[in-house]
Amino acid sequence: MKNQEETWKLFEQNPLTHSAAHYLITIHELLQEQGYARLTDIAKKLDITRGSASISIKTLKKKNLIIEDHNKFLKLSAEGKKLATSIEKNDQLLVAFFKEILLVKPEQAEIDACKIEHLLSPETAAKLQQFVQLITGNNPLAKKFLSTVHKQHLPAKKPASKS
Amino acid sequence: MKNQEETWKLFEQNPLTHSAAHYLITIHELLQEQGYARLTDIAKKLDITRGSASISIKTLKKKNLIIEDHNKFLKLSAEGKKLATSIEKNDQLLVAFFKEILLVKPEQAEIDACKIEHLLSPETAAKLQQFVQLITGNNPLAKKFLSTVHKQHLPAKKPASKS
DNA sequence: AAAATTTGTTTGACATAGCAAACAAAAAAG
DNA sequence: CTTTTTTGTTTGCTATGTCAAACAAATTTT
Repeated sequence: MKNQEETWKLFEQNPLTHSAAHYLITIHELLQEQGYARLTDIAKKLDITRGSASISIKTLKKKNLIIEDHNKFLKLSAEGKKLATSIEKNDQLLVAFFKEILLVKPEQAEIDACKIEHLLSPETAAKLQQFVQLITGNNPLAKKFLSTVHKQHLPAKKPASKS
Repeated sequence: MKNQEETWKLFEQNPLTHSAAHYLITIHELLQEQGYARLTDIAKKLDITRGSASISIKTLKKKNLIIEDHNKFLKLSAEGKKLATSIEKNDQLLVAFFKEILLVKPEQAEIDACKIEHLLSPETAAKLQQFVQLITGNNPLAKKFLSTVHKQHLPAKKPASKS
């Protein structure tokens, strides 16, 4: 009884909000894609106004997740990079699980993964990773089992009974 | 490219926020436990002030998810009930998956499930459900596979080599 | 060099979601 | 039938996260 009624508040204690997570990921991607990330690039990629970006980035700088250059170029702190990387990994992991194992439609798999990626605890992420690796690996038992899963997942059309 | 940069905004379009979801679930539980749900009962269960509850419940009434009695007793609308039920199911499903299949520690499994439960799409939830049912069911192949999973998941202690 | 554009900040607004504190009305206790 | 307690609302505050619009500074075009 205590459990459910206390657990729910931990949502707010998450290390990052969905919004903050995407600022970090976007900077990470921009740095890889073009070597630098300015406020305007981020705003464009996230499809928000520069004003919104300015304010959000200010707080992420205060929290030491983003660092600003002498020329207003933005980088991730060690902590920021760690968080961005782990969320990106979670996203890939979830997409793989949803698409390849559950056979969720690609579009939907990505939407769900995106909503959840920043909320997975390290423990759960690690264990899901092991699970996905095993079930999609070369283990013959895993292969057989996965094919059974996929057979039952695709039964939509029953072959027109005995009409 | 377009994909990631547009998907992230769908978080806000989710049918319910985490907070709203827990108001609905709490009312649902109170109705089952004691047959009625007053604002104070909800505030107590969620461990928030009556003032906060009053304001949040007002907006949930406007959204037609909560209905108020002539005596200020609260009920769920059809829509509210549907949402509460589906989130509760998602929670149980996720807890089962995390605990029984991934062997995540119970405490953590519940925290993760609680953060995610309102974000799973119906498609993904349905497919996860089928998957969990199959893998924890009586199918011998599933049993064998699950035991393989659990063997690799518990390798922490290697039996003190040949000391 | 002047004009135009781009970049980043600030301001005022709105929505969600919480708090504390003051208050009114209803219910329970004396 | 008063007094006390409980219940629910309102008010003023905080914080996040978005917008539009106005603006200053820097960069680019012409």
